[in-house]
Amino acid sequence: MGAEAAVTQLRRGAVEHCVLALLEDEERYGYDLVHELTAAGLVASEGTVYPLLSRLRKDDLVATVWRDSPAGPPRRYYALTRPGQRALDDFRVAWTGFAAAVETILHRKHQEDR
Amino acid sequence: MGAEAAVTQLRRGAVEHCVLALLEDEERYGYDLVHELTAAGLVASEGTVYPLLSRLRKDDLVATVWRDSPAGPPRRYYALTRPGQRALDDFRVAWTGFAAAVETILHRKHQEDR
DNA sequence: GGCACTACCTTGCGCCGCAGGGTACTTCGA
DNA sequence: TCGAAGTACCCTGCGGCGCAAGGTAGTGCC
Repeated sequence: MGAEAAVTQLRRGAVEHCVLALLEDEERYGYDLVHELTAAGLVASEGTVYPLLSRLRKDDLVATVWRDSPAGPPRRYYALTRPGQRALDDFRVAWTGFAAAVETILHRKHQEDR
Repeated sequence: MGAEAAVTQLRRGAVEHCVLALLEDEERYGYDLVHELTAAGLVASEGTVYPLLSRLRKDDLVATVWRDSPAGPPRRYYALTRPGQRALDDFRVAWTGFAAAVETILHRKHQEDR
């Protein structure tokens, strides 16, 4: 697995909660999220985001409403629910522990130093 | 996906390179790696590690030798190869970028603060 | 009319962690 | 002597998700 492929695998499980984090302050629509996540390097295509949003909706972590766009097709807006907020809070804790574990191993001092 | 399940997904792609990092200074054997990775919370069972080690060997990122154990069955020791070291170096860079992206989104300031 | 952009969505593939199960050797106490 | 516990290696099947690729419409401009 190359470093690129490894990052693809890392995204699993992270993207989902990053979406929740993006919805923490304001409702947003899918196409907008696609652009932001792509720019951040967290997804590679729409094919990741839309199925993910469907899952979040099915699990009641987000709620949706259709709104007309000033120009173009209508947009489906997503907003964080109470359970969604809880899931996000839990993940922040889990992420911190995970990232710390990886970094401890990745940057551990070489024992023979000095 | 709960926070636990999310971490399970996060491990994909990270565990592999953590193994390479553990081999950076010294050769080690599988059972030993299983214990260390389990203690670090990076794997949940042997069923993750042994197939992973086989993949690394197939891709020439590690080289192996059998050595007798002072007590018990013989051990297969794994050592980092040149390509393995390169893969590890690449991953450290990739990880840094990925972790930064996640943390930027996860802990971004709430715009309406103040 | 045709092209580009916006905005939604689906299907199939491939990959990997995990649970669970299996083999075999050594040691040690009953 | 026999069996349990520990060491050490391994495999198979399942499930879940990111991705590539492709599909459907509505809007606006030339």
